[in-house]
Amino acid sequence: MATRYEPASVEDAVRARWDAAGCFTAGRHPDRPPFTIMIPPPNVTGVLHMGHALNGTLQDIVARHRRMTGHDVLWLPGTDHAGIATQAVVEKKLYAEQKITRKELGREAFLEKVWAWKDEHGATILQQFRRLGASCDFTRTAFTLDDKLSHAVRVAFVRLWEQGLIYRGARLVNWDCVLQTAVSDDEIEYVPRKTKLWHLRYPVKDEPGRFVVVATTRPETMLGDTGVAVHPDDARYTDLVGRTLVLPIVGREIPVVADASVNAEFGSGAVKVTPGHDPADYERGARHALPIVNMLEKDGTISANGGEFAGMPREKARTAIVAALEEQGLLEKVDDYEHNVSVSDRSKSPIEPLVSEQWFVKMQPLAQPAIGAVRDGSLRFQPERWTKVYLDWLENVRDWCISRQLWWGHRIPVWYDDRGEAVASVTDLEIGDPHPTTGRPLVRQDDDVLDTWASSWLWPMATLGWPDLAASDLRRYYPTQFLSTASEIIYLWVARMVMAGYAFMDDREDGARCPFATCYIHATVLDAQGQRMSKSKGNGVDPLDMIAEFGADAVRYSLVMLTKEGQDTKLAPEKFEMGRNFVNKLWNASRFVLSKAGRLPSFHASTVSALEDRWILSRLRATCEEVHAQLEAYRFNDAAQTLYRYVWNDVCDWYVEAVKSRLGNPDGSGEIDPVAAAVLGRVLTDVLALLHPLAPFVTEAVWTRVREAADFELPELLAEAPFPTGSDLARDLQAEADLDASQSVVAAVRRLRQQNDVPERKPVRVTVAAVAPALVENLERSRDFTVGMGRLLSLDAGLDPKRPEGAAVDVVDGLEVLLDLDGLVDKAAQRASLGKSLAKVSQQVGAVRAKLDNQGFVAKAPPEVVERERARLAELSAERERLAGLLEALGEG
RNA sequence: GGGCGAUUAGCUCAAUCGGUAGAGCACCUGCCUUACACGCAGGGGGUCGGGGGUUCGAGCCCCUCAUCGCCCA
Repeated sequence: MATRYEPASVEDAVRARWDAAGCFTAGRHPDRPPFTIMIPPPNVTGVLHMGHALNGTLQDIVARHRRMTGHDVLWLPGTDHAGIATQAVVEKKLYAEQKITRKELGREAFLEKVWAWKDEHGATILQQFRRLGASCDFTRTAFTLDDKLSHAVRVAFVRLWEQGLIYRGARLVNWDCVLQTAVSDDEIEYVPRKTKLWHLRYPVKDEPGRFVVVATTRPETMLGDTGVAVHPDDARYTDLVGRTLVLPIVGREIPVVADASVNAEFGSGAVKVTPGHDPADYERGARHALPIVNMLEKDGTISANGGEFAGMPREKARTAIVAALEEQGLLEKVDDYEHNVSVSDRSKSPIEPLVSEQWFVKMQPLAQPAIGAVRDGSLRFQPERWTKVYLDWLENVRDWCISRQLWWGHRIPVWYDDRGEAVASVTDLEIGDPHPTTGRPLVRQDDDVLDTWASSWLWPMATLGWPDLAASDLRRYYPTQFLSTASEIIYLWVARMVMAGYAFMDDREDGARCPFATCYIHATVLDAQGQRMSKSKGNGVDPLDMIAEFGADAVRYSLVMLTKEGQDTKLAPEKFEMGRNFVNKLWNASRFVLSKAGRLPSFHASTVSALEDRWILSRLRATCEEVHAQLEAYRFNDAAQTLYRYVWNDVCDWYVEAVKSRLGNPDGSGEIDPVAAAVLGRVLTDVLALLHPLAPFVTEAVWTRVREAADFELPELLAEAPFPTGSDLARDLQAEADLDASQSVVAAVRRLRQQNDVPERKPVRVTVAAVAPALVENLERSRDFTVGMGRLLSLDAGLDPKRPEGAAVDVVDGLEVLLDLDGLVDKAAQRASLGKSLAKVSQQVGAVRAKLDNQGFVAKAPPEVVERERARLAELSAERERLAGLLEALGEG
């Protein structure tokens, strides 16, 4: 075995063995209870980022832990087709390589190109999940455009259609003028831009020379203004409310209305109202019955409503309009201004709110059961506070615009007859066939496709076979147990999946409709400056680079160690050293056991007698219980901390060191204590299994070697081994207390050695005076351990032992530890150290005494707390007296 | 404007039921010791953001202020 763990040389081989064994395929153990996790399907064009890496790690920990605790685990992977993103990628590529646009190519030929791209590149991100170690059931990999899932989308659409929950109408939507489609709110970024704030003068009708000044960042939209709004309490405009203004250039007469949504502090306090091109104005317009004037074409040029500016691109129109206004003396002033401009995620062009014909789903009726799900406990968020975000969205839910003017996606299954009468159908209808209700010939299918969420909201059902309610996977694996995702996805996806569960799983009882029991919201991974990682900022830390540099286990362990539940986490590449160092520590501890213990005998609790053995096994029992409980409660960070401490501090720092003397001589000669070897074997196998969900590769690799060295049976693959319970081991509190006392002495001896320049390996005579008889007993029982770990020549422990002259001394934890130096004490160091201890102990004595002098405390605190404080006071007082005495004996020096 | 979160060692973060404030990194000292220098042993470092309150007792609960971040309109 190499002196350093080399992840690159083992990860591929380990993964190949898992694949060959097929151990992540669900359904191999029909007798076991199922446990299901649905991966949040990443965008098929995506590449793994740190958020995926964290989320994938957490899901994998749960999947592996549940598999090891005897569940039939299904972790179902897949991707979504990401309509706009994928189409944009292929369009761009097509143009770059062949200078062809999608429209020139035509719908069918273009879609063939997209499928070809998908077949070539679509598996990338799932491959990257595999590198992370994700134990997904890849035999069930799903894609939202698969036939099965496409069928589900149609069935769901037609179901909602028949229930009257789908309608078509003109609404204000986010419009991408470059890609020429409606986009959803989550496809928009807000980027701060330096721009201008133009102050425009709108003349008051019949009052020459009087103007209302409105401030705007988008002066060109004045072409679509149909009103001006002021705050009802704004005294400056009271007399103008209800009056009429004349819109410059256009000449339209528009009213001044009073609306409480206006911020009187902003600009002049009056705002232009453009209901056709601004969401807030759309609402204001609706409140005051203002007409909507559409001044933009879908390609971003000015429409016929823009008069002389018609046909101009929007940027050009802005300049021209400002110039025209200035010429007419209607430009009051121009300020520099910085604000957030909404920009399309994909095309990077400014979003234009635009009124257009779109398909919508009525959300209100669907939201009600989803609200009920958290109320009746069917759905639980972790951390719990996200419940509120979920409920707030559902309670104020707006209708969902499900149409997109794209080609890549589920084409809306609606056909029209020659009079425009629509019909929805699960199966394709033929052009020319009669409309099922009107009997008139069908002339076309709707051109639009559905929003990608309209398929991913069915993900937990459709991937398992819905709408076939009898599908075996659906019956066995639905509802799922655990969903882990990012907070910004709660309303985009989580809430919609819950709605879909209640809307479509109609043969289930209410409690079995909710698609998952726990929705875990993982931390947001930020960069070292606390900013969100994003491609546009270029501040991302690439998980694949990190895996290449530190290993997948190190990346996983570090992420979990750094990510406290519910808290965002700042990340820099060097943070992964923590995980790497820990994995390396485990590797080397394993290497030590395998090279020094020889064959690993089978472990029998009855043969154990040495204190360190009893202690490490007792700690193992406690660790098994803690880690299991922590993982079941999805407290990943706690589990990682518990194991880190057990492995590094207990096993490596103390147990392995203590047991070395029982494993023969450094040169390989001498007898190996079979009990020590058996205990090491037992501790190592359990540690590997406990760590396996967190660090699957290194543990699997070491497991193979342990299995070869073991004289007892182990499962061939750790991934299929049971999770350790330690149930055959006893907590041994006396062993733990004895060892605890011993560690205090050893630590004091080491400190005194350094203080007095005594070499680490030089045997020394030590005397310990304990303040209580129980401590003396602890020390007697742990004598061998203390002598070995402290490298003592002799140990004399008692309540009042004979103290050697001129010894170095330290007082700690109720123990006075004396190192016999034949008078060669560094008196200055001694005085400084004792003085410091005395100050600290005196302060503690004061604090505890004050507590006990407080009658309220003695009367009201629980008796055991009072008793503990009394005992502590006694011990601290004794320590203080000893320190004072020792300092006095040292003299002034 | 509304909601949520954060503020603890130089840095990044823990602290379960309100009961003795911890870890990793960094720093200082000494070490190639039966696996590990990605290591070992030891050490220094804290007004728990400010103020007020509840309580026998507050890093933790309540109020308030400040600063930073996120989400929603």
